[in-house]
Amino acid sequence: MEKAITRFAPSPTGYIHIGNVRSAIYPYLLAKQTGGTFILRIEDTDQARYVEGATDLIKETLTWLGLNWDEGPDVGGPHAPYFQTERKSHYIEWAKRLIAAGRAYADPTPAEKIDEYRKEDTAKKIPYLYRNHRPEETIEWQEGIPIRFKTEPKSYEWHDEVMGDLSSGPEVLDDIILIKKDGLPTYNFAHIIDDLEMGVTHVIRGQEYLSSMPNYLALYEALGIDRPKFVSLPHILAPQGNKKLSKRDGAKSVTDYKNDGILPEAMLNYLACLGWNDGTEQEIYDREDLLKKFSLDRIQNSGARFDETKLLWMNGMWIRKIHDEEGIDILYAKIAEDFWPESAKNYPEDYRKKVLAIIYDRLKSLSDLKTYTTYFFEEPRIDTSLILGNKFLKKSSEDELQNLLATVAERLGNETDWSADRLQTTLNTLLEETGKKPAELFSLIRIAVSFAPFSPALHLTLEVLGKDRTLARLNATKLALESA
RNA sequence: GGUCUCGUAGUAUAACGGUUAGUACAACGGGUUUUCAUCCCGUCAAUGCGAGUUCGACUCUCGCCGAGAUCACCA
Repeated sequence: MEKAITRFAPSPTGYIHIGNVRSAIYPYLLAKQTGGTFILRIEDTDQARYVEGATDLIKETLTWLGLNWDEGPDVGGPHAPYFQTERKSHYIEWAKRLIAAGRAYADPTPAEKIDEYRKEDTAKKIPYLYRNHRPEETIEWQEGIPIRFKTEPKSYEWHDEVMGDLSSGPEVLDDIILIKKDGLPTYNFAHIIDDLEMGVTHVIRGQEYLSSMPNYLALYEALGIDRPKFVSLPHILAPQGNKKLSKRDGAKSVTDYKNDGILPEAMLNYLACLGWNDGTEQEIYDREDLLKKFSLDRIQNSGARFDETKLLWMNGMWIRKIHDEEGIDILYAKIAEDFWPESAKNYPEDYRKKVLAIIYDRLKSLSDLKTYTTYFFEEPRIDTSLILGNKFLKKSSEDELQNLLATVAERLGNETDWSADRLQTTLNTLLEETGKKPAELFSLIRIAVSFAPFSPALHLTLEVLGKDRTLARLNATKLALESA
């Protein structure tokens, strides 16, 4: 396959949200699977909207997802610089060439006058097109004056790798601004120049640019350069309504999900498959799989809704997959300290791994760890109502429960081999001796040692908790029942 | 309003013009010696509407309806 040179070109105006990170994932996949180049370019030409630190946020997001760029900030590359503000002279240069060729002009028309034109046309109910108000006299260009494209109204046809064959009429072509008053280029102009100079083969971006395509095509033509391939990605829709997901509607940043306990593997998997599939029934893809199977022609051409529930399901799948395939150490290493309960920091890694090993298969998010494992690290608050109100235990009297706890404590106290297997056997023996149903006896023990809404299989929980703590908690619970 | 795009269950999607319209998430029910989860089994649920082409249409054509995007010295 031909080597693809692709780019992700965000503007540093804030965080990257899940609605637009796919325009980083797909270019990455395409570049990597063809042995090409993935470029990160920062489009910082809008100084008014520039947000300090946004570039770091962008880099952090890509790095977290493992979308490493071959050219761009930090790593450099043959087409440096990768910040548009540092490429200013390139755009001016090309704009001047267009002026020389009679395909662009300096336009000193003040903003108020332009507003007037717009209002006039609107009043007349005709489409507002600046080319109908093009100044008759041409002036010499100098800093501080915008440069506009001098368009030639005509029809265009083009191919989009996702949308298929597209066309448009002359009515959408206009004299768009190339260079702004501040001397910096507009997106419309800058991206074309940069893509050209950087050798970009596939322009992959959101569908919202579709309506600007004819103007871009006119520009390619006027500049006398070949068109790259166009790949328009459908929108990701907000959970409610049919709107495109945007920050205004509260789209979360990709890194918010990181803090919520989503693994990057799951995020990449979910996002890549939102609006793309390989035609099989496969749901779980790792990076290698995606690189192997991704193809532009199977990108969906209608919008897809972002579904947090499915993401969470997929995250659970990934937590188990990593444990099962790579082992507890690898899984453990992926869990940041913040996800553990506060009190866990007093415990050695070894112990925490044991806890993780018996709890991992019920985590949907790493942030579940806090609520699921606290009782392994600190003494639970005894709440006898959890026992007395339990649906399996409420028919037993308090005396009976106390006796039961005493029996269990005595039996387990005699235990010399505190292993899960042995505990399982002992628990079974207790079942026979007391004549209780598992639901009753095990619920009682489970609650008495954890006071948690749920916990792993009892014998495993007890093993990790250890003999001393198990006995202490059983006795404490028994005493609490007595005084209740 | 102009222009462009899209339309399969609640959601994400599959189906050379030929199946009983498949799969996954969710929901609901059941099973695996407690709970939660995993795992397994099952239930519910879809081709926007109307014509046309065809022996046969989710698939091709047209019209309608619905939804979205865009019309900046923002990207």
